[in-house]
Amino acid sequence: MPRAGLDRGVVVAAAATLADEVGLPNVTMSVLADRLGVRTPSLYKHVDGQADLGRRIAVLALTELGGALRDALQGRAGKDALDAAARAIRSYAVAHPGRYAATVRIDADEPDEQLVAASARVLDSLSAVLVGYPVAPEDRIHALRMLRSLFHGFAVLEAAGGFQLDTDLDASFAWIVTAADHALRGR
Amino acid sequence: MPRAGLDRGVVVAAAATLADEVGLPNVTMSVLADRLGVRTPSLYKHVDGQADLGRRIAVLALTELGGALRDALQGRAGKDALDAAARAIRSYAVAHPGRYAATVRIDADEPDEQLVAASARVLDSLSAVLVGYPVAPEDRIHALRMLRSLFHGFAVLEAAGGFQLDTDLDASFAWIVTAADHALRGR
DNA sequence: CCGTAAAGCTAATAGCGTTAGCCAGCGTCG
DNA sequence: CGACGCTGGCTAACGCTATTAGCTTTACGG
Repeated sequence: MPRAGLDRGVVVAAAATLADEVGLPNVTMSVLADRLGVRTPSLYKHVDGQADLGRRIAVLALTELGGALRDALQGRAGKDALDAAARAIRSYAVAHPGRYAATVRIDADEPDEQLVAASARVLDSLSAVLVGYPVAPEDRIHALRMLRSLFHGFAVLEAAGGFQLDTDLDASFAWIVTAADHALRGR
Repeated sequence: MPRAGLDRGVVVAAAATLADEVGLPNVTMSVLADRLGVRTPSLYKHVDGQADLGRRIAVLALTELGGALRDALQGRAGKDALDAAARAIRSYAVAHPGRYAATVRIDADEPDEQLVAASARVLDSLSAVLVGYPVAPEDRIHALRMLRSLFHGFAVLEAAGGFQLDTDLDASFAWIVTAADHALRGR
């Protein structure tokens, strides 16, 4: 039997795309193994169980999201930057619901080096949006948390189908970003 | 063997408090049965499987949250109402993390009469907060979605331990509510 | 006081994650 | 060029989950 040529990276990537297709909770070791043309226990040669796999998907997602944010923010400032960041987050969550869902279940047990690094980069990018706004230094942490809550909440609700009318969602999102812009500017 | 005197309501309530104690994903049929002094299969006489149980926990949570919101908003308007609503949601999510988590995984398949009714009442209460603000009628849906996203996102992030410093969380929350007040007022 | 519907039980099935231990392919180094 | 060893695959097995089928016994209504 020829080797399948697996690799930790390949396994995690396959799990991530599988999660995007069928939903994170449905990413079972069996179907992942099937997808990779291998028997279930073989996965344990590359990944340390299901929890480890989920954590690695989250790291992958945060890394990708951080890159997307960095790209989106190139040369932008103020409302332009806010808008770009908001769109980047939302489209990532829509395009990769499984990966995005993996970032939610982190549970601050065992900080995990890579994971905090990846999320720090996301936070740095998001924090860069604030430089164009008149927020006092001691308030930046609050403003950052507001943006996180707002965008994350919208993404979670949209992914869960929590909004009744799917129509107007784009309009709502644009309105919300504008409102956030006003909140950050006028005080 | 004497009857345990179970009941659909009792089972769901026990599952909800169990979820608050050990986390929703750890609410297994076995431990729930143990908690109720009964064998696992007996639960199926009162509840239609795990998915049904989760849905009923969500209905319970939304009903309780709706009541808390209604109470909190009695006789309040404007920023006062906004503040009360925000606090009500946050403290419910903190006090009942398992119940609150159940409301997240709804997935808009099979709308389910009771569930839409319960969430409609929550939305109505939240919508009542907006009457004190100068938002155009066609913008109310956007403003409502903003508040939902903001509060829900904060609750999810707080529950997941997503914020680094637990200290200052109260300050951040107050700051965010004030910012939302400004966003809704000044345009 | 008896019969019946419901609420408990035991037994059994299928699927999950995970571990142990075996075997074969492949690279490395004598 | 050949043997050795690492590593990635395998099968077999265990314990846990949810769920269904079918039996028994409780409690209540006529």
